[in-house]
Amino acid sequence: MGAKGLTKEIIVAEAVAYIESTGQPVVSLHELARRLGIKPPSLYNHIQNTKELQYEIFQYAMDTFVANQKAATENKRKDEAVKAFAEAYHSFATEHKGLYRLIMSIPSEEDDRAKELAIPLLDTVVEILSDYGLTEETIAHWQRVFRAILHGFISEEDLGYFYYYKSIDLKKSRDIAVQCFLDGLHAEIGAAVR
Amino acid sequence: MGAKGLTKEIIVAEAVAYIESTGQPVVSLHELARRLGIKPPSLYNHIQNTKELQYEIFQYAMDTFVANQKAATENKRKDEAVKAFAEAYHSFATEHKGLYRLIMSIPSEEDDRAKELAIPLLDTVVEILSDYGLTEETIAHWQRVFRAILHGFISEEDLGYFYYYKSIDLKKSRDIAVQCFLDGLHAEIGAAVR
DNA sequence: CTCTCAAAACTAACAGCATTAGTTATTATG
DNA sequence: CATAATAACTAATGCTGTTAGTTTTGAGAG
Repeated sequence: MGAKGLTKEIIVAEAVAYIESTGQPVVSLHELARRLGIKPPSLYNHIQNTKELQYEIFQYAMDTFVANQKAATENKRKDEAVKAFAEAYHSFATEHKGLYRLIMSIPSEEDDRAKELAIPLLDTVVEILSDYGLTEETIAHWQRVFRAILHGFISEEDLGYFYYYKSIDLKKSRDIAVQCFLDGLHAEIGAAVR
Repeated sequence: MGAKGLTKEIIVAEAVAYIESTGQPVVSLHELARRLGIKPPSLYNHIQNTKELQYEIFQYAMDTFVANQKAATENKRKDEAVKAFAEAYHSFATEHKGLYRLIMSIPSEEDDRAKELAIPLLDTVVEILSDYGLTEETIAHWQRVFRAILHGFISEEDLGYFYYYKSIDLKKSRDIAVQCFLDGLHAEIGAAVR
């Protein structure tokens, strides 16, 4: 065969390592090749193009993200699970900034492949909300609300748009948001009973 | 002076027009020069670099965004103002996708200039929440919650992460989110009274 | 142990990007 | 009308991704 024992897996691992270290969701093929000790065109023996590499990294990021959430909510139900999920979500996003940004930068409109890869992320949330005994439609709505809050918070924080009133505790704001969601959910359950 | 009547304002206007038409938050100087009928380096007679141009467009986008919100909430108070704001926010983000993406893609961490430009955006929200008679700290928290919900919703929608349960009305989900926020806010007011 | 052949590296090249240096053309003003 | 400043230009550099064509390498067959 060829020269070194280079595989797609090694390339993806190196790309992930780079992304983790920079916090940016992108790697140039030149930078990647440099780190692997080869010339940029040689990468094309293992990958098709940048897009495919992105998908591979995206998949890795999504898998890690979901596994992290499942672990955090494993033996928990209802409010406890919701809170643990929110905490795990935020931790992952801040500790793996590059990976989270990647997950949230692939425009999956008109991109069915990325959409499929994102399904497990939704499933985890839906699973938690299923314990509340709501209709499927209600779950669909509140799952959206929950994820909007979680991502919105990370995103604004990341952009620096929560910079103002800097002295005011961010964690408390986040707890208020999650509690606000839970209260709304509880009210929904109450309404459904009647 | 030089040759044509080209100014920074014209360049920015052309860049904005391009961004509005593509929905992407970026323009290459080559594309911009092509549209203006000049060669790329000539742009440097009017702007310093890509970054400065980005700031100019950012400022325009922010001004338009804020003006739009002020107009939408002008004669409204409390819940009515909150709802109108949410609606205006969403409309702007979907109708001016490129501008909104730009606003939400400039990393203003360690970027004081962009931070300053974003202040009016926060002020509008704070102003609305001020009518509820809450403490400054409470307003700071709930203003974060509100903006997180608004941006989170747009962002997830834009990314296609609300694609699933496609048949289930997005607008209704959004209304639920806003109402959830309002209920939480009302509860906070009730708690403050005691 | 050598020959072969395919896999995987390489070099050379192109196109598109931002940007700089140095040059020419234009135009308002003295 | 001449001058000086302004703003266009060309040429070039160094990034980026990518393709074509060539050489190297190493595993298996004879």
